[in-house]
Order: sequence, then C-alpha cells, then structure tokens
Amino acid sequence: MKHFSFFKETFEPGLLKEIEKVSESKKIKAGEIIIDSGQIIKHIPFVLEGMVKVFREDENGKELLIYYINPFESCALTFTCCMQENPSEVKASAEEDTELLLIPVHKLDEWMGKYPTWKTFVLKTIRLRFRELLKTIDQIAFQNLDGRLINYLSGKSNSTGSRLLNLSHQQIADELASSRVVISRLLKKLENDKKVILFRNQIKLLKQM
DNA sequence: ACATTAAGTGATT
DNA sequence: AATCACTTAATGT
Repeated sequence: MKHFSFFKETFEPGLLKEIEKVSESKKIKAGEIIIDSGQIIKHIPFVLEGMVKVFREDENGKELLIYYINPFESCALTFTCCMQENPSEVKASAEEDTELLLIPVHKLDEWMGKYPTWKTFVLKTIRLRFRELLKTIDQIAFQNLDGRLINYLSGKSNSTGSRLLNLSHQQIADELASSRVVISRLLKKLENDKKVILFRNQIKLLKQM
C-alpha cells in the first residue's frame, strides 16, 4: 500500500490489514466530478494525492465552496450521511489530479466498534470540519465577505505552502458565491492596507493575516 | 495588429 | 453587496 508510514501511525495493524483487503485505489483527473449531489455514496473516499473540492451548487450553477480535502484526509460529510444510505447533499470534484482510496461504506459502521483508532480518526475529521463549518456560518451570518476572503486566501496559502496564489478574481468570486467586481474591490482594499500585492492571475500575500 | 480575457471604476439599486 | 456599463491593461494568435 502506498504512503504506508502514515497509515501505520494512524491505524492499528488489524485495521490496516482490513483496509488493504477491502479498499481499492482510483485515479481521478483534475476537474473530474467525483460525487454529484443526489447521488448515493457507496465508498468512503480517502485522499492519497492531490486535492478534492467539496461544494454546493444551486439551480443556476452557482457554487459555494464547503471545504477542500487534502492528502491523508477523508470526507467528514461522507461519514455523516452514508451510514443510512442518504444521498449526497454536495458535489465533489478533483481540484488537481488525485488518487483516492475507496472503502465500502458498510465498513464504517463495522469498524467503529471494532477498531478504536478508526473511531478516533472518524470523530476527529468530523470535529475538525464541523468547527470550520461553524466559522464560515458565522461569517456568512454576519455578512463579512471581507473576513471570509481573508480566510479563504490564508487557507489557500496554507494548503499550497506558498504565499503566491495563482487565482483570478473570478475564480475566487465563484468559490465564495460572490461576484468578480466585489472581490476585485475587496482585494484592492487589502492591497492598500499592504496585506497583499495583486498581479494578473496572481495574488501575493504579505505577512500573517 | 487584433481578439480575448482579467481587472479597475463610477453609478445605481 | 450586487449588478450594469464601460474602461484599461495584459496576453494570446
């Protein structure tokens, strides 16, 4: 199995063996849809490489970013909705070329009681995402697009490990369900405050935000 | 040189 | 904060 050291540290040996037995890995090309909303989820996705974007989409095709799944993470929403074969409430697509480890959902329940390390892992990813979600709910409720943008940018910077982000204003607007003009103006403000430098298709973050 | 796309701006709702 | 209409600047062919 790939990336063995991570698994060895996270899961106990018995569980490891079972994962190896029932999981299959799958390569996804950048941009490909992994789960559409309404679809029944049959596998728990586990990201080995690349990045998965989880988002909501309304009737007009306008999207709102929920979160990204990075390597060695799994999907909190899957854990919460798949146990009762509920359809997905969100769409997911590969942000980059991505490799997934797929685990059949019925194992989730079984392993919860059987393997403490599995339970810990599941609860931890749910807890972390939930906290993050609450934060964005706060921000939307208080209508601070300003703060949401800063949050978005520093999040991007963390996950790419770079201060220099390759993003157009339009892309940002799409992900935050806003409009290009508004994002441009907010970014301009940030630039005046010396928090960021703007280029075409690129944004450079200055210091900690 | 021209077309296309990204970003900036003022006015209006 | 969003939308419109328009300008300016950068990039591709």
